[in-house]
Amino acid sequence: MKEARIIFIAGPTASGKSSAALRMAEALDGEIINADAMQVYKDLHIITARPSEDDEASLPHHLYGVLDGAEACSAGRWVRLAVDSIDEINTRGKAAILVGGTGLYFKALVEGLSPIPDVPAETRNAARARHEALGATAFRDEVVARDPTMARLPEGDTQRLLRAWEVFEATGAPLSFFQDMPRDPLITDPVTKAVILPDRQTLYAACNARAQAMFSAGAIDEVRALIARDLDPALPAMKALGVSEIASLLRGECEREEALSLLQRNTRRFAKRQMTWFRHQAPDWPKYETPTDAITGLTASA
RNA sequence: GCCCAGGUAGCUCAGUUGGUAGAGCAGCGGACUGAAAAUCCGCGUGUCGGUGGUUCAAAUCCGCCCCUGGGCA
Repeated sequence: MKEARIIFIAGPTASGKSSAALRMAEALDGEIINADAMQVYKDLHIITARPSEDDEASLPHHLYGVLDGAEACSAGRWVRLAVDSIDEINTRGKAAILVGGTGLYFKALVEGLSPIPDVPAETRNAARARHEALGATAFRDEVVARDPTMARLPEGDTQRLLRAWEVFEATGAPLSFFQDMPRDPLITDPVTKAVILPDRQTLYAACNARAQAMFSAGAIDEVRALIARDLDPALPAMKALGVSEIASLLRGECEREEALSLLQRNTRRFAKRQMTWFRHQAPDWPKYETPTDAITGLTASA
């Protein structure tokens, strides 16, 4: 009999998925892989609620804090790292337990990504400059002229419009051309999945408590150090929840209590977006209300 | 007990001379193909404290009752 070798545990922030992953890993003699877009940066530890040093030392943890904040991760980059980690772990005969809240990363792993060539950083910067120069409306017009499919994007959706522009610029072909091509899944082995979707009130209370705990645990110092690096504000690491809230506190624009309640609110909103994502974009994943239920379900099907 | 001031959305409040109500915050729903903790799109969610009355029509005017502040006793 073949044991389950790949397990996915997803869920919104503060749903208890990290501890569930740890327990699964202990039970199955497995190793943990991070599937969270922000926990990959070594500059962000407290603020992303990464597992404690003790937890990370108790058994192998992969892709936590592996990139410098000055680097930009992406779904494509993460997927490559994740596939390598899974192979390595499975080769050792261990179970790979992927845990995180970034739905897109899981999806990219399972369904694959369209075969789009890498876009050079200069082109990405050019896209931003072009957007700045033309203004939102004209920029969108330009994108739509090159790729009519992108007419579905509102002019406010800067991020996707930039992506469409830069891909055309770099390859000469519309983004939709690539997106219409078949995608190859990056993992073909069976996967046992679980999404933790807690009761809304419970989750929000956990979000509030977590933000509070971050403040007590030194989040302010962590953000101070990050800001001292004077990185490009457009970098992903600079967009982590807590960075802008604490930055404005450090600039003296608000009180500690205000910064905290802003972070709490933004964390709640984020959790809500994640719930929506998993509900609709991952309809076939088994859903559980608590980490304990998830463990029970995973154990039963694994 | 008496006198004021209030009871309108989850919260803080607006609501002109009567025409069954609207802002901010919070919240809710949705989208999602290499920045996804990103980037967007959409939505007022209401016994106007209760009950009688005046009126074609009451959150608005009148009576009584209840509740919450503050003051006087």
